[in-house]
Amino acid sequence: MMPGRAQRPTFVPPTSMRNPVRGSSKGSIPSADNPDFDHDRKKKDIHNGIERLRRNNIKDRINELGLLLPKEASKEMKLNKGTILKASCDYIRQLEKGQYQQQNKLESAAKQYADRVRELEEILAKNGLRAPTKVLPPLPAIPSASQPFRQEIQESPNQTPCGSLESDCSTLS
Amino acid sequence: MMPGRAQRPTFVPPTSMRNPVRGSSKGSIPSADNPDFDHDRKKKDIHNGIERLRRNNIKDRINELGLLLPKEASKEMKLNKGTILKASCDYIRQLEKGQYQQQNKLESAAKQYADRVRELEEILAKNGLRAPTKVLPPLPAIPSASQPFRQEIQESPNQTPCGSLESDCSTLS
DNA sequence: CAAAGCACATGAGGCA
DNA sequence: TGCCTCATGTGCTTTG
Repeated sequence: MMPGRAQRPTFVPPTSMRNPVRGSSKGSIPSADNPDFDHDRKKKDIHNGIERLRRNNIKDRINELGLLLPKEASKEMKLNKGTILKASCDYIRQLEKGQYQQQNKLESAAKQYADRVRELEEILAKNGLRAPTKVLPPLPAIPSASQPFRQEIQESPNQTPCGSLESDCSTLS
Repeated sequence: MMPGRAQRPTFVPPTSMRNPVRGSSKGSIPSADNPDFDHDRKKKDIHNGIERLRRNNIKDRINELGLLLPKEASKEMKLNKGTILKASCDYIRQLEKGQYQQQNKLESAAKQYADRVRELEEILAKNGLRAPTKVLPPLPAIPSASQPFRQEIQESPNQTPCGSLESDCSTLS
């Protein structure tokens, strides 16, 4: 399965480009020496190139998502755009849920341990004993899970995993 | 900004459907009573409908991702398909990173506190003292952050957030 | 061959 | 007006 293409299709210009202006409603008459026709054709080609860039970006992002998925999950399904996107939604939900609930669990556990430490230290102090002081990581420094975990989204500056993006548009302008 | 559409465009059949077979290289000759032409036309329509379903699914998934993003982050950018996908990649990376590193921090902190509790209890015991017993959450039960956090991905059985999916394909078959 | 996925060109439409 | 995003129809390719 996976009936799509395996790699970037390296832009083989389809029918309309070799045989321009197929009965379109707009555009000028395809005459041999018609400046309007050439102009429209160039404009369309530019538009097509930009549109292709846009599509490639979307495609690359989706593949990036697919790469980001848990490997076990991505092994056992056909990775097309649809399944990648669905799995990504599920994965984000799972990560968010896990983040909050596990962190809450850990946090309450740590708090109980901290309380226990203080309780024991009090008992020791009451009996005139002193335990060797020990530095413990301050508990409030632990990021609270009860607050929604946010942080500036790291900038991954327009990375384009597949390199043949501009080269595909080399026929542009 | 955001030059896209706001809602599902309710499928207004564009030029080619009202004016079928515009100088295509394939397909039969558009004659009045050509069974091949009708057959090809129906086949194409079916393909178009299915393709439309597929695209709607992809679109809905991307919008779902956009809904899943941290709201502050999604407020301050134009939500295109491209930006939604990019932000989703970043968000997943952020969630994963936060998950592991914060969980590791919490885990080591909890371990130190647990050690401290045992240390204090030992000192008490050596001096013939006993602290009131207190049940503490077992530390090994806390999921280890050093192991990659995995869990069966919850099934969100083919939910389609936007309802007008089949209705768009009502002209099918 | 049928089914499904994908990239493409193209026109519509919004926003600066 | 020009730029950008989008949805659509269509042909091509791969898988079963």
